[in-house]
Amino acid sequence: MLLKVLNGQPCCGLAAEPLADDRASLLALKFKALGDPVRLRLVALIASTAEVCVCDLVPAFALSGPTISHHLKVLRQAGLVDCERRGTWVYYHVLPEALGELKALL
Amino acid sequence: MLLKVLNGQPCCGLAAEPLADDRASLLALKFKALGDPVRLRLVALIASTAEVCVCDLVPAFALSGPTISHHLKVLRQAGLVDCERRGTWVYYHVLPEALGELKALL
DNA sequence: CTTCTATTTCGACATGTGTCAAGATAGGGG
DNA sequence: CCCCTATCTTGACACATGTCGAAATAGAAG
Repeated sequence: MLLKVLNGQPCCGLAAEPLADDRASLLALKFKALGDPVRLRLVALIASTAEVCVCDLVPAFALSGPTISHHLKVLRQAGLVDCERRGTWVYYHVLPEALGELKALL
Repeated sequence: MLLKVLNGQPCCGLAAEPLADDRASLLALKFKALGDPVRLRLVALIASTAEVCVCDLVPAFALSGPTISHHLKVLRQAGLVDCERRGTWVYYHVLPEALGELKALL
């Protein structure tokens, strides 16, 4: 039984490490955050510019403000995005290191 | 408002495309499949060798056979892995194109 | 201070998800 | 044909999740 990574065909970063339980949970949290169409589109919108105001995100969906706020919170808690308040408005930006961590596994 | 991809700093593939609704749903399905610690470890195990027998996967977890079978089904339906029956045993392997599709977005 | 807007939190509800035990299915070997 | 093992399916249950409206909070500006 030969490791794929030794075959010259490492199919992905996941193939390399045995992936301990606690690390798997942390990573799964991030993948799960991306595992919703609304949140995926949110990340795409946020990533497409340096930062995006929530007031620009809400009208991009046929969903209530609280629902968008909830999804943004999930993304924040997963460590994929962060936000900054400036006056009345809140601006979101992606955390590229977090996306890079996932990318390294695929 | 300048696109990040034009800044010389494309943070990820997601930043490039507007990501339509139906495509987002398909992609989210795959991310969601990875969004569980057990399934993430399953993929890691399956990816680490050319193929893995279910009978080798089950004892790697403190979970019942049906539960592992359920998770494998989720991964199959997401298009991340596929399986082949040979006699009594069923062997799983990853579908690298599917992982690559996700990788391209991050 | 009061009021207005932007954003989040709370409470409620329907639906989805992870898990197991029990039963069904598939194939190999007496 | 019958049994044995491997795997999957079914049914049930507790728990998590996505959604909304209503209410709370944060600032800005009268």
